[in-house]
Amino acid sequence: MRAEEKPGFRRLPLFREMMTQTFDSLMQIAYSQNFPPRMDLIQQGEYADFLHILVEGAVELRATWNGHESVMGIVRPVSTFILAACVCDAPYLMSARTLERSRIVMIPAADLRAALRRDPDFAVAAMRELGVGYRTFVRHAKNLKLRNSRERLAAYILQQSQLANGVVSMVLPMEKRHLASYLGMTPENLSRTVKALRADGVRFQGTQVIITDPARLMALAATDSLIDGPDPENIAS
Amino acid sequence: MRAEEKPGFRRLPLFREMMTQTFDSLMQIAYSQNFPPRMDLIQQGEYADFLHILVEGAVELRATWNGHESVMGIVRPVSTFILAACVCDAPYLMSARTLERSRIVMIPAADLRAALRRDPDFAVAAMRELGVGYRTFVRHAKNLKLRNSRERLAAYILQQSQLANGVVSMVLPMEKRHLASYLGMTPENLSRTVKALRADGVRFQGTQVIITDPARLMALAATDSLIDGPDPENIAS
DNA sequence: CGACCTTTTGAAAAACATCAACGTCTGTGG
DNA sequence: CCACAGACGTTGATGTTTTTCAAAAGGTCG
Repeated sequence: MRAEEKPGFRRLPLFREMMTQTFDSLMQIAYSQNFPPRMDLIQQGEYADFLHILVEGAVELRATWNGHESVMGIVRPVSTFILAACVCDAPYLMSARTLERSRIVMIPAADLRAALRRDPDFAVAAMRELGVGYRTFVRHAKNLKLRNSRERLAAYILQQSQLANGVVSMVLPMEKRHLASYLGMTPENLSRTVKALRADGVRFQGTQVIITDPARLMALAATDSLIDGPDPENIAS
Repeated sequence: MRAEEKPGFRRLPLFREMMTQTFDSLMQIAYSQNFPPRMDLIQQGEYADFLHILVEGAVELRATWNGHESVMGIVRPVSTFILAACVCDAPYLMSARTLERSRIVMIPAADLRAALRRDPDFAVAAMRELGVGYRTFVRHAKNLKLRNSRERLAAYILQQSQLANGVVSMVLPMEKRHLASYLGMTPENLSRTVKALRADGVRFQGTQVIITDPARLMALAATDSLIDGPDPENIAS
């Protein structure tokens, strides 16, 4: 653990309200590590040894079944992931790998559980984190079941725009095929949908996205806070 | 609260390890209520006033968007639901309504949060419950993204069969159109898929399902513990 | 430059949704 | 007790969406 990182950690929602003693002891045990891009961190089916906290970079949560594969979520700093597997002491349902060079702090699951039992404020904060993760996946499922792929793409673009304070131009934060998988479609389908969306107020230039008609796009996406957020802070547990 | 229900509650995973004092005070505040079938309990978008515990009956979690609607989950006794909205103090992402006549215990969200902060063992148990709910939705999303509708139906039938200790004959626990929505398809599509599955080892007779060739059905569904469970206990938070 | 990967495009097939019509069942009220 | 409205379920015809397969175009990096 780098000493200079500690104050930043202390400010995270997960650690903000815990006892100083608990925090310090966890920081003593925790260690942080750098990973190169495309590094597998976790395989689905394994058991949780460490709570992961993404400090820098980006991590992709993926799931596979029967030869198929899908991107289930993207984790961005600063967020924990696989909290649920840690507290349930159950196998991971998803794999995790870095997208970019990433800095990750790891806390042994056993120590985490002990700290939770010792420090109610920490437990409450962890629950809130877990609750946000739960809600993220409810949203993901709603998105998949209630919207078609064009609507999902439109909503995604608007969501990204709003995360960046409403800019009308941005760069896709990941490869298109990963985005396609995240949105539940094939790369080919995404490519065609992108073209079709020109009529609805978006233009793509390579990896660059430009919203040419926000109102029209919003009408299509029918953005809804109960699907598209916001839930503050974390992404996946 | 009926006095004779208390011991049963005490045995629930959520309440099993909490302090007697916390338990008693919550039971003092909690009240239980009977609801008729098809009764709306919760509307998506509202704020959480009470943690709900389903003691008897069945509850359906639904989501709507832009005129579309989908069954997101089924809660069966004994389970809590909307725990996440309670701990996050955030609006419900789903609506809830009874399917059958149901008995539900309600605990004011504020008292719940106070109890969590006071009793670490309770907080840990609640976290585990929430973790199970999180994992349930990860599974739901994996199911939707990785399997097609025929595979989902096959997996559902096998899952139900296994929940009933591996029987080869059972009665569908809900209307077909609700099942269709839960599995992410239209009623018409379910109807046709049911017929198509005859070649894969299942026969339907009205609401009765008979597995005629378990091996064949399992080959189709490719049942996977990381999608189809088991995760013990609860269903939805 | 050339190997490798992503993205795009085209054509065909499969999966799925929609619309409309017709049984079937259930409970209600005449 | 029967008739009938209303809901559910099925079936058929049709249309849309999406996937699959194949090939070409574009980018990246050694």
